[in-house]
Amino acid sequence: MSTDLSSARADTGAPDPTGRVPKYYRIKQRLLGMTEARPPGSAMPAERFLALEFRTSRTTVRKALQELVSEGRLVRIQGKGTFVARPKIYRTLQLTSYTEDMRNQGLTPASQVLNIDYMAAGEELAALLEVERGERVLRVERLRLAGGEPMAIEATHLSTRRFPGLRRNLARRTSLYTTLTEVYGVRLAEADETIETSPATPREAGLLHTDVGLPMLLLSRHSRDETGTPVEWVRAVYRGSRYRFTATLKPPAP
Amino acid sequence: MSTDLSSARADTGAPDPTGRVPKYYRIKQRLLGMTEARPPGSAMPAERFLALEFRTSRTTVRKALQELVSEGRLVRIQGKGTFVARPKIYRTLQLTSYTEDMRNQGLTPASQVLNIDYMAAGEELAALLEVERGERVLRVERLRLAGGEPMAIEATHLSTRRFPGLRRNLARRTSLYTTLTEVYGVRLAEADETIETSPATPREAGLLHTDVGLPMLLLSRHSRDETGTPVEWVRAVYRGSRYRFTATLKPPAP
DNA sequence: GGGGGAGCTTGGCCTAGACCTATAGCCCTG
DNA sequence: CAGGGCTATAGGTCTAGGCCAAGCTCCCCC
Repeated sequence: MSTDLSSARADTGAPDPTGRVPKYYRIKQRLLGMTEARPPGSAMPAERFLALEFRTSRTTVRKALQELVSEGRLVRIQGKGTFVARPKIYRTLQLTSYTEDMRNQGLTPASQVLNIDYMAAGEELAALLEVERGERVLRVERLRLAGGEPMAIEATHLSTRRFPGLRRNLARRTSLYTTLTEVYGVRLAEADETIETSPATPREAGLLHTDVGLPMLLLSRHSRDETGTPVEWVRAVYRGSRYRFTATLKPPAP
Repeated sequence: MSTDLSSARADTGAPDPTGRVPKYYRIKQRLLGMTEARPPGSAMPAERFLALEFRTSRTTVRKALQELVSEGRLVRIQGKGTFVARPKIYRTLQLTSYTEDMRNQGLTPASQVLNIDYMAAGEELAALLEVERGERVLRVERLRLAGGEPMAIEATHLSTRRFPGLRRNLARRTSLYTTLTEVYGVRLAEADETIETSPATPREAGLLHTDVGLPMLLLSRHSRDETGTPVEWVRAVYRGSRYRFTATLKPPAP
């Protein structure tokens, strides 16, 4: 896993323009060496022990550990200890359905509905879905899992006027997209996606079994059908330490 | 700026599954309110003052500020203070050049060459560029700026066999891509891009005027020409707090 | 009048330690 | 022998305060 490509970014701490390398960062490098020397799942020494070993405070050790956790190299479990993470599962994602995508990666996908409710469209959402401001919008919030592990929280917003009875129809079916196709005859043709990074909120951290403040990947998707009419607006939060997005691009049409 | 879309993720701290909301997080929410009430560029109160105001320790205030910095809502400058940040820049995920892309945003782009050197291709890089393992590869490392502000570090790798004399040719020209087209007759036709997040190393933090450990967006691009022959492999590190990537996607051809 | 430094303020880094909760194992008790 | 609680130990959160480095201001001295 640690090859010339990933190590292209390696930083020994030496050739830093400012000349300053925080102590916690040097400790991080030493801890990184320890993680690479141990098999996944094995326990790291306790924080208090490491603080003694490195002749530093526990706070500093924790800051170093924190960064390794955010990179997906370590997992911390309160009351048990800190463990070397399994090699990154992080996998590709394209404009296919989540289920399909995970299957292609050889992972067992699962979804769990967190909420299905109605909300009034605010100005932006109304514009995106081409409904009136204040109109009722169906909001489906789902937890996405891969191999039993929670991976993402996804909130899909759809016009209730365009898809009457969708909530009822969803109860009988598994997939949202097959429901849209089979019941309403709608097929997705294109989507604008935006990706950015943002720290986990307490709610997200709880649902995704991560720590508050760890970097997440935020994806929003605005999908349209063949006629260009908007179908859905999705906001999804993916665990940044376990995901990677890929896309194949063509040059803009001249 | 704070509309129904961004607040879709808002977290009052109440409906958290675990029931626990750290104190620093509640402080973060209050600080967030303060940032929204001020115009970009305006100063926030000093950390020591905020600690008194919120009846907490400076450490806790700093943790809250830290998260707002990583979200790109605040900017901290040592010796000066903490300021409300300008909103994020969009970077289109297309086969457009950086220069072009920034111009479309109304920003003044600039580039600064950090290094031009040769390296031996490792196994992965050799496979990507379709050269022999150990063959010489040109590596051009550039700092990308927008409006005078450093935005990204970009390392482009190209086969020296395929582009003989490229290093010399580059010295006389501004753009890498125009050089490829005009001198070697190569035009980019498609690219695979992947995006992930990872904390800034001290070197990156120094070059990008950011803090060590803040989440960056890591982009790698593998571009090919019309014949499908690989042209370049790029590894770029963008300031996560200032960037957002967008792409328009089509479903896979049936 | 201009240059340089003293001293203030700001954020950056680190320490030492208190108190909490989650976990696991052990021992005592019914 | 099963169940329940005690306790040691793990990470999670927070406090109080020290010292450093970078800007800024102002004042003194040349």
